[in-house]
Amino acid sequence: MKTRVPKGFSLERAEVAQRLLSTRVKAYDDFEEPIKLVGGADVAWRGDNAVGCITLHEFPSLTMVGVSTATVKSSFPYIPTFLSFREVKPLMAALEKLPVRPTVLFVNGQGLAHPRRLGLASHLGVVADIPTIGVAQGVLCGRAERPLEGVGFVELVDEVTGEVIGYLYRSDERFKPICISVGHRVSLETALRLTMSCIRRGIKLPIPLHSAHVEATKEARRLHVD
DNA sequence: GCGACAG
DNA sequence: ATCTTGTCGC
Repeated sequence: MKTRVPKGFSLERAEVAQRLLSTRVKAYDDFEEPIKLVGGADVAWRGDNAVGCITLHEFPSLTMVGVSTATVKSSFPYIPTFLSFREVKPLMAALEKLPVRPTVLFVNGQGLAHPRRLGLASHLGVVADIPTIGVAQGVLCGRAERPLEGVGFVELVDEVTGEVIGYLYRSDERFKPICISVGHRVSLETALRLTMSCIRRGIKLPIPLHSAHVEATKEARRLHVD
């Protein structure tokens, strides 16, 4: 059975909610230093079941020291710009199972680089009140300040307001650039710097996200098919 | 109307 | 996202 928009749910009102929640995003550094623990958050699917996963890694070694997964029934379909309504629940559930929280959490998706400034990373960061950085494998909105050639980064600019909403970053010629943006309680510069320090040779995503994806997928495959 | 569109 | 093995290339 396909997951549909809940009865009585209005996308127009959801947009209003996104703009409202977005006003609570803190785009400046507000976390304990020095950073000793970072985390990765991702969701894998198995039919209508969502597996939220959070991994914990020592920083700066990035050694994985913990994993938490939580499986919940899908309650919302995938609709571009409304991804958080589908994935915040499983991630919150996985977060609540952790004995300790990471100082900063990388989230698979956009942060402020979203039409109404509330991508999954920002939504999760605000409701869980945890510092987050959004790292997506593609752009949802905005355009590169200038073409990104080879390795490096360029600013992602909102075509309407002209504001810098993130960075496109490529660590290896073979990869398509990743999109980095502020999630919550982290400045854009810190988001870029921290993401770069968690990148390892041959792997496109920062290690915490790479690991969270592997662990979430592993757990999802253990579930029975619907 | 047409194309784009995180996961 | 997910269904899926090998294969081409740096």
